[in-house]
Amino acid sequence: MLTLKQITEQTDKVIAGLNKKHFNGAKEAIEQVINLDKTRRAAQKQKDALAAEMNKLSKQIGAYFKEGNKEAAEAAKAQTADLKENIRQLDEQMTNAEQQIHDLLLTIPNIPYDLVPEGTGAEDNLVVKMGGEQTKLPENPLPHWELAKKYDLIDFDLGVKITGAGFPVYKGKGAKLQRALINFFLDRAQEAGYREIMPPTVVNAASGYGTGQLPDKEGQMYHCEVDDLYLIPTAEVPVTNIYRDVILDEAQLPIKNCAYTECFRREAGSYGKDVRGLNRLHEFSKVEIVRIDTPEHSQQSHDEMLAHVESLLVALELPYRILRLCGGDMSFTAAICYDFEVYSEAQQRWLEVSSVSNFDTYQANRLKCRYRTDEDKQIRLCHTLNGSALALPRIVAALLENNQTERGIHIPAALQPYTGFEWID
RNA sequence: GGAGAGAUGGCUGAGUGGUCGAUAGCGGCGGUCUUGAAAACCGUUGAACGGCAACGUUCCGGGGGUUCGAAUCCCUCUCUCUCCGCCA
Repeated sequence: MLTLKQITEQTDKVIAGLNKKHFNGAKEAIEQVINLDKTRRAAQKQKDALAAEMNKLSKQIGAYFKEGNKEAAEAAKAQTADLKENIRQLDEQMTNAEQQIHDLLLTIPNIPYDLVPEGTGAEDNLVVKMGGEQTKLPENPLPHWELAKKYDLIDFDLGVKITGAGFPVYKGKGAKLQRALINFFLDRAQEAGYREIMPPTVVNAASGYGTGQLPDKEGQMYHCEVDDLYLIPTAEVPVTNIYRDVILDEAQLPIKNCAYTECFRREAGSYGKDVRGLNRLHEFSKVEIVRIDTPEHSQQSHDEMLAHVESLLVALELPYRILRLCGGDMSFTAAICYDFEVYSEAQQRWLEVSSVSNFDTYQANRLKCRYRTDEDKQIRLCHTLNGSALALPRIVAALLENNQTERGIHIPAALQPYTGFEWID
């Protein structure tokens, strides 16, 4: 969440930022926060003064009892009743205002960087780079769900039987391809200096709040009610929450972690061609990269992450483009975000395979993830960043569709050491 | 699932109603000594909020209560550990 400091010291900038993100009622919400903060400060000031008085009196009473002066002690006791009641009331005012501020802040999204383009939706995103080459497909190319059936790689109906729609069963070379991609992505991340983490795929509510999925996306996560636990929608949640309530040393930064996990998303409200085949699943595999960094260095970290993701798509020989998302299309918590899309030849559409975001201090403030500066030992909020590197299903969709030939589906050279086969036929 | 124990500062671990934000050890930082390092010795070392500052307030798992005063007493919740049972 935004810090009170940001809101009180850069009010206009915050409001402008929220407007850029198309957050309704920005001005009202911010003004409300500021007023509540004033109320809180006033209450605290008064309370602190009275509490100091109370502490003095208590010590005095203790001293009287020690020297056996009961009369003086009782007289002093009599003075405490009013003080106590006043303190109680002021404390109530204070915690009340605090709670309201906190609740309000949870509902206010992050503000975008200047670099983020104006806009309300996908059509306003800025294409910053195109790469890779479109392949020449045979006559009447098949979409990946047909190819999956033709070569018996992925069984969607079987998934429906066992679980439900959106939970496919990978079989034979289809399953091996999944494992190959996971290992390929993890190895590449390791080469780029990321430490591998294997986190739990079920998290508590505190972790959900830490990274901002709660309360914003409550309905999008699978929830185990009996234990009040959530299935993770991305490894970002457990891996970033490693650093919840942690004070790091500046020398440790940037921290670079990666993790492969299954991801679970309810995707309530999705429909149509968007959900066909592998385009949108309830469970999928993803390798995520996560960084914790200083404010000064986070931009460079972000650039490095973008370069890393791009190198994966180049290695897989897929046509791709990189988008800088506009204010209205970015996630709740992001300050700046780039999407990577691959071109699916048979569907003739772009598929999002990665989102690489810098959250500035927004997540760190919720997480209480801070670091101590080398220079003057100050405690400051970290910046957190993460990105998919990469999500499997749409990569598989594009690989199958773009590499189909009369002979079968060709596996890109970089992946062959991992699959152990060159052709799916 | 049954029984028991526990939760204190970066860590270990004292503290059972009154200058306790908290003894001590380890670790960290600074210094003395040293060509350098180690050892030894000395000093220092939590966070949040308010305040220009001096300083004040709060925090000993969370919440509530008793009291002039709570780390310490009471209630409650959560979590952890040990033993037994079950089990990949």
